Amino acid sequence: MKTKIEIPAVKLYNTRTRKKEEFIPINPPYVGIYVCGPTVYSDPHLGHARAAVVFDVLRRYLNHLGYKVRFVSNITDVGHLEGDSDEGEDKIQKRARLEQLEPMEIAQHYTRVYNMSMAKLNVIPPNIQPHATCHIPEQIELVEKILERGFAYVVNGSVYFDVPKYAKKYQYGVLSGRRLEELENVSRELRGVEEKRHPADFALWKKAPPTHIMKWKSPWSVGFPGWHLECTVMNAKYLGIPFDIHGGGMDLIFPHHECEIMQSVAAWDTEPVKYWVHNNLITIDGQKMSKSLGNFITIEQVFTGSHDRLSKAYHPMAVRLLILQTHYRSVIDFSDSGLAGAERAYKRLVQALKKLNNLEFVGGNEDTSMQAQIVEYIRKFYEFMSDDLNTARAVAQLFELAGIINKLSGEGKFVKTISKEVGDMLKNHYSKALTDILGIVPEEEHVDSTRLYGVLQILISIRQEARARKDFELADRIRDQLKELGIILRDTPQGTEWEIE
RNA sequence: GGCAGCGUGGCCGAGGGGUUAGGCGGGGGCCUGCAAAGCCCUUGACGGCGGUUCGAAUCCGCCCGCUGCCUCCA
Repeated sequence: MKTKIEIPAVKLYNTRTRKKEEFIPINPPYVGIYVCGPTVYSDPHLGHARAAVVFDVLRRYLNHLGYKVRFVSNITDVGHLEGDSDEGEDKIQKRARLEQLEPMEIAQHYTRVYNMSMAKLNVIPPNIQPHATCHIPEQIELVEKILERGFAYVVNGSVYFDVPKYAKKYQYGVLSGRRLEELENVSRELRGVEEKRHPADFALWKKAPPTHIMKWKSPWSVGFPGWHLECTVMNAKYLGIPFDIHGGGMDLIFPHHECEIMQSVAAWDTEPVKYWVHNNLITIDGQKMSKSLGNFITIEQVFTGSHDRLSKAYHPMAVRLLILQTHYRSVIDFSDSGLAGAERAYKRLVQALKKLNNLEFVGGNEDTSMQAQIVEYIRKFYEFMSDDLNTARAVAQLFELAGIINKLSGEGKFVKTISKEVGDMLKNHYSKALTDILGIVPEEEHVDSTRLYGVLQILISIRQEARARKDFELADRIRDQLKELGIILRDTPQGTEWEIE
């Protein structure tokens, strides 16, 4: 029985080339990943959860394969315009005025909420989580550099990127496939459009109106940085140019990531990124979920069940599994029943893990075809993970393994049908695949104290005695009342199991 | 209007010229004092019309329906 798993080369779909490509790091074994983080002016929603989970799994997988990953994900705490505001008011500033708080207080609050939600989803924190407002000098420097190289112009204290000039020397729209002529017909109603020479030009620095609170000194005006600048600055600073993987939602391809490329090329004559990876969006009733449409569900609402569309509170791992049961480049149409299904499925996977940990593989009466299946499902797990991070297919292999584990546990603690070698392999890979790579972890089952744990053991043994003398009234009362407290008892041939809900 | 993409069984979702995706749910059986969990069996799908092919859910064309980007967004 061959128990060595060969892991195929990782392939990723590169938006830049519109093809799946073999992943070859620029400086192996080091890998730099930058993922566009949240704008911290409101509660994070399911869309944030998706991007975070997808790139968390990519990072975990590359780590698992032995790469040394530096994962950078920013906090945008300044500089994005409010879409429905005709004044072009800064999002965070607007929110601050409404709530009578300092802008930084808002940003700090929502940064904390975001990080807490990510922790519940078991997303590993970034190695570096840089804030836009902490990199104003670097952003000013970059604007100067682009001005020096002649790809920007100053108007009334604001600086704009000169797209037509850029397009003469370099190719425009390499990421989005957009053509410059097509953008000329697009009408803009945003303020400041009259300052731009071309509709496709975009701001590198904006002069702040007198009422604006968040503003900094610059050579051109007291103002604030343009909307695409921070990412260029921070990925160059922490990962170097070029770096390996830049991730984010598909809605960022144009204009945000296109502008990042132009800024980087204009400043250093170098495209910043080798592999552009984009996750698809989450829809609700077939419509995109977004802040501006107001149809979003926040992550916390899912965890507490406090939303009209939710019938109950869901376990964070149900959200994580729901996301991973879909390929990252497909749309997820969100539903309550989908979450409910994912939660059941999650329990199935972790129950199998618990059972597996209690089994001992002794061999002696090996079922060779089942052993071959185990090895094959494990092999396929890695094959699908390497094939453009196909977590949907990879998870399907784990369900197959869970079925086998359940079957094996019917043999009792000592399993003869599987050799020690294959059994250990199963233990090792099932657990790693589920918890380390996919990040799906069992519920923490700590009982508050060793005393309570002892009390629980006493109740279970009293109930066993009651069952033995067929006092089912007492046995059921103990089980029902514990259930009300969220402790579930399950009688199995191996004894009574308990689980905290 | 331009660009990109999607339409798969009751629901969610992979796949992508012939060979079981998987999950949730439904039905039947086993186990069990009951319950839960689990096991076995089972149901059933590729938007429509043409074409290519020995063979199409998969390729091509047209049609219908839906979505995203083109304005902040994950």
